[in-house]
Amino acid sequence: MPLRSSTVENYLKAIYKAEIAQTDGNHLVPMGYLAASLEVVPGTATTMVKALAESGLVIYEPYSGVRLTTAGQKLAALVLRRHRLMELFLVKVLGMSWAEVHEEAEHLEHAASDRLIDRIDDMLGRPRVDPHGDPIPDPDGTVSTPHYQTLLTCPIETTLELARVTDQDADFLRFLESNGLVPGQLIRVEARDTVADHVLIRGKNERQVSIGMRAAAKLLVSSTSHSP
Amino acid sequence: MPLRSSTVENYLKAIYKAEIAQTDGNHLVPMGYLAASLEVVPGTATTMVKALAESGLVIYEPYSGVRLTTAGQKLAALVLRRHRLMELFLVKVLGMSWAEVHEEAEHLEHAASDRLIDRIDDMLGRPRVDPHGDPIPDPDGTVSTPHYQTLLTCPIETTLELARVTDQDADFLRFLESNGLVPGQLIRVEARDTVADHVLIRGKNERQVSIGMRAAAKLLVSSTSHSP
DNA sequence: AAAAACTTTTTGACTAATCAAAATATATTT
DNA sequence: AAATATATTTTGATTAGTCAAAAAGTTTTT
Repeated sequence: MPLRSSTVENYLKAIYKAEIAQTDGNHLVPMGYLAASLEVVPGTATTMVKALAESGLVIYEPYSGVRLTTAGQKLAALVLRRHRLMELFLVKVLGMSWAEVHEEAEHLEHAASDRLIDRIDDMLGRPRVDPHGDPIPDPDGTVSTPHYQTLLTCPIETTLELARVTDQDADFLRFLESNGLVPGQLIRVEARDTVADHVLIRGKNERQVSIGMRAAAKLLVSSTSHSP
Repeated sequence: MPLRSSTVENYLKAIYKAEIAQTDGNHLVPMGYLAASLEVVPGTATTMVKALAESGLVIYEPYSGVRLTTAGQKLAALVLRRHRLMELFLVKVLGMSWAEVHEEAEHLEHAASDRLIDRIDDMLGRPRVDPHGDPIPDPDGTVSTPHYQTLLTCPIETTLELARVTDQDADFLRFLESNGLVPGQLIRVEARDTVADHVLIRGKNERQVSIGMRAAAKLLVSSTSHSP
């Protein structure tokens, strides 16, 4: 019932992310998926989602799933805005590591006022992406999400810019960082072998890095011509 | 029962502050006082304090009041540390106003990790006081609270340094700021009249400010010789 | 199309934190 | 020392959020 609690914000955020992660056309998030991503039992998610539906933040279809209303989308985007601006701020201004800011922002996103967030936005020069390349929503909830290719789908032997990393796991991020695989870097896929579950990357520092396909799917690239 | 919730932190903080504000020797905080400062009904405070006593954070004497144990004191001091470093950070680094940071820090103090707080501490050069002149506890919970005089008890016609303001009300702080009455400034009490409830202050910018005794009691001063 | 497997919902119970109001203590008057 | 006033504690109820496990619905397999 309380329209702005950490819990409500986390549910909206989880539904928002799930909707985007949805590959298929049907954009209803199943309860089981939502419950798993919030680490609660399915029954809890059902109860909560019904309350969110009462408040007009989501549309709930029993036995099918849930999706955000326009109001819910806006709220979710604003939570992501707070989260991502906070992450970038922690990295840029406080010099914290790429890998550790997600956890910190996970808490701060619920405590920071809009006034503080706007000031941070100002100080950072109205950035469009956070340290992981995730887009930062506008104050009105608008987000522009360019559709990048992953290292699984991009052309081979072509120099591309690493644009975004869609996994916040600290150990994974530290691994990437230690291999120069951070957003903005130019990279090239030299080989890809589905059977061997293997992608070979050449960074612009000429270092070779070999990763699995699961990991490769989390690295998004854009053609370098976009930002000369 | 949860040893680190916002609620527990706020109770400990309130008891801590009440103990310090205590003028008389008996340092037991009455339930009514605690309940009022936390804006809950007395029964709620009683229930909560009994739970805190179970956890060993306070000593509860029925019908008399409550006081912190050593463990409770340390936790309370660490909350104040987070609060005050955050306030100073918001003012110094984000350029927020003296008047608005208290409310913001009231939320952030529960969300910021020790790692973040230490980094802020570092960045600010291990400051000893916050923007209101309140002392910042050490990471181990130690606080050195110099005992200042107030504008009610300080010598008249003597130039002194405004050291601390013990009221966080935004309007009050804005009033002080607009009259140059911020910590660090040199001021002089030119007249004090108990009957008229009136204190006349001369700031170093030669501006005269007249305030009531209630307000004067919130302004703490130190002799200028201490910081030449 | 029945059986089995899986997912979702419901039900009942629990914890943290709170309030309203009755009951009880303590303090202050008279 | 009673009577009155004030402060504190207790009791019963409420809200937010959660879990465990039973019940019901949906899908998949056979």
